[in-house]
Amino acid sequence: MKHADIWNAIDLLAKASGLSASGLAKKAGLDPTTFNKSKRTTRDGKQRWPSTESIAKILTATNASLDEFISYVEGKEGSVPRHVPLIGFAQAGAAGYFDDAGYPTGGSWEEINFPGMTDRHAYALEITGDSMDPVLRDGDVVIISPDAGVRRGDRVVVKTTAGEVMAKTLKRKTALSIELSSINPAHQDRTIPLDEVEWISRIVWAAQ
Amino acid sequence: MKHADIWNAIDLLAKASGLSASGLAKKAGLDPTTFNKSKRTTRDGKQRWPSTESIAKILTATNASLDEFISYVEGKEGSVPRHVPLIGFAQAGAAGYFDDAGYPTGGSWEEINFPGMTDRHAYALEITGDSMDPVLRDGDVVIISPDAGVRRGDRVVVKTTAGEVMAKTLKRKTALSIELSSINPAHQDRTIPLDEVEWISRIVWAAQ
DNA sequence: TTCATCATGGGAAAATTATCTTATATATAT
DNA sequence: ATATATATAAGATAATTTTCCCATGATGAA
Repeated sequence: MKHADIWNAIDLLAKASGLSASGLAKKAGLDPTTFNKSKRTTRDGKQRWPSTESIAKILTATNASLDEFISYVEGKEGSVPRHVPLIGFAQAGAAGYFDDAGYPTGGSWEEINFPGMTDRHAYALEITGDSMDPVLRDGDVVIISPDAGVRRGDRVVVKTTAGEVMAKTLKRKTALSIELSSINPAHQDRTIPLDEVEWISRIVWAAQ
Repeated sequence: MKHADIWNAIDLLAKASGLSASGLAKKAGLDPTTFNKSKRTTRDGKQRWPSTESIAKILTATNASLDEFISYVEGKEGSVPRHVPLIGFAQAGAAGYFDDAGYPTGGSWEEINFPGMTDRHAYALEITGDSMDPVLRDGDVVIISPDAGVRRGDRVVVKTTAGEVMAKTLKRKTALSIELSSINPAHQDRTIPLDEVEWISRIVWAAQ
């Protein structure tokens, strides 16, 4: 977060609200000169920052979300959407859900949090081998969530105490061992004693 | 954005970095008393806000992204990580890449932008039917990127002018038609004339 | 044109925040 | 136990930001 980014974000927010910088300040109950360009640096060139309280006030005044403001701070253009509209196949077939360009119109759709996971420990893993082909192909990237619980039928990544790492489907989990199956019939199923399992994590997303 | 939210976010950021409030201030080059609880309100009960500049400094010091801080402000413990560490299978097997809790240690890893896409038009679609089983099972959610180009071998969603929507693998694309194949052998391949294709979009991620 | 309104630069006063200082409590190491 | 470092409260001072005031230029209405 740099000095210029913040001031630029204030300008963008003002513009998005159809206001000038001074109009925005006034609407927020601040002095209209607060955001003057002449107030953004001191006469000797030092940076001046708007106060956090002033930012809070302009967000309230414009009814803008903090996320919106942050997207302005970050330059807006390349920011990844945090949530995407969710639609069913049946709806996708109906008219009225896509605009002329083929993009979803949203609005009438439910929205889901993009990855549907809130796991700060998530990481990506590049698949090697073809034991899960065609579900996971060599070179595919998967997102692993160590915090997600594993259930039967989940695609998982397992690391053994011997250091072996594998992506499989969890077939069964007993008190003593886990049974893993491969999608690819050329690979045999495996049963691993629990005390040889260093960790087992669920694959939550896979690049296609 | 309320007064308490901001201060709470600072506490959470400090905690996430394994620091106290004063430790965080010190690390950011600020006076260690800057974030004292006794500095959060004046003696007569008025609210005091940390300066934007101080916030910028603690973000730099902790290497935290603005998004991370905002997620603390909003009280959402786990906002969506925008980038995750990327690791290969070979590395995953080696020691030193995971901490005692089984979480990736990062640092020595490459990071990828989480979805690997910056497509504002992306949306989610819930799969119906078993034509792509076991790759995409009934009820799975996939992320569609209308802006991504489609190549042979990609998993795609196609909508025909007749209103039919289907998820398939793109087998061939000629000047006149597209050939789509199903993973599930119980379903036949289809060839659709291009003028009956309303749109074709690539599936970029699939929930597992 | 003339008048009113708004946007904005510049300077000084008022308000707010960071820093400096002192003091107390707690934890850790020797 | 003693010494050291850290965390934090509280008050005074320094630094920074907002406000207030005035002036200029641009825009739009009568």
